[in-house]
Amino acid sequence: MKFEVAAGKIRGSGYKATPQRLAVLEAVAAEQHQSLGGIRARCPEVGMVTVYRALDLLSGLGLVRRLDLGGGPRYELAEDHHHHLICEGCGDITEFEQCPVDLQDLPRVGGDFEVRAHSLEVYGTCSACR
Amino acid sequence: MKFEVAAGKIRGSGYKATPQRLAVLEAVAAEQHQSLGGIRARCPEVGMVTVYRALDLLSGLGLVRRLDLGGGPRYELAEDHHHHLICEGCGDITEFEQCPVDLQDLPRVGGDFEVRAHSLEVYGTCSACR
DNA sequence: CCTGCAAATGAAAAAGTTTTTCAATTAGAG
DNA sequence: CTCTAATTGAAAAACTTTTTCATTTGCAGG
Repeated sequence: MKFEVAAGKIRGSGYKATPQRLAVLEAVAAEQHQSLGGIRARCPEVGMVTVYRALDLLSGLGLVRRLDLGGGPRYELAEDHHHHLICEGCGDITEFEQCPVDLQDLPRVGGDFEVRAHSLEVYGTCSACR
Repeated sequence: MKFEVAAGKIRGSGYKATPQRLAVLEAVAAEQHQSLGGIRARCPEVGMVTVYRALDLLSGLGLVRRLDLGGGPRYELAEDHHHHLICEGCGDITEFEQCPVDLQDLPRVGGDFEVRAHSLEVYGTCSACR
């Protein structure tokens, strides 16, 4: 997604597309599973308070997704749909695109629960750690 | 799992099965998706530092699993295998036992990555919130 | 292109969480 | 029962996140 599109979404929802917000979005996009530290490093000019608020807003708008993979929060662009393979030895995180989840047959799904998204994390040990 | 079995596992791994550790384990077992606050409430006699250390140990031994469902860490007994349906409206978390994940065909699985566990969270809206 | 103002920002402080330190206590092997 | 290494708890330190409030700014409307 181009930043102009994102800026449009922000404005379209009644918020201001400030340089700080766009800088945070860019920082999230710059690296997979971006950490707060990584964002801070790429936006030294944006105050930490604003980073927190921007991430809240961008998550609320569905532009950014917050990940909880252990070891503090991480963020990624919401447009990416993929899952995570997490090595418990070295902490390395890799992604895979192929989605091995089939929600069709779940009891409440299609019934009283409307699914918007899902996240899957697979934990184990990579070859280097074995 | 009975607590004697858990105590045995702790001792068998070279740690001491202290009353504090068993109290924390019991507190985790007492409620689904137990929070730190919930543990604290059920173990007022155990210092918070010890709670943190006990949870680290129990997770390391595979007796307890840490969940990151947003809104702070949660803990559950590792023996339960189930997934979570999270309503983004009211924050309500329900579980389902049926596992809609099939890891067989994943690229690295069976190859260089050895799977130990996985976790799946499904986000959406419950009927009450719609 | 200006103007005005509600929304947004940043610095500081407050609140909350997790880790470290260290002296005192204790589980459990022998 | 004794002894010792492991564990605990209180206090303090370190870190993270939220709140507050005065100042600044994006942008809608003229």
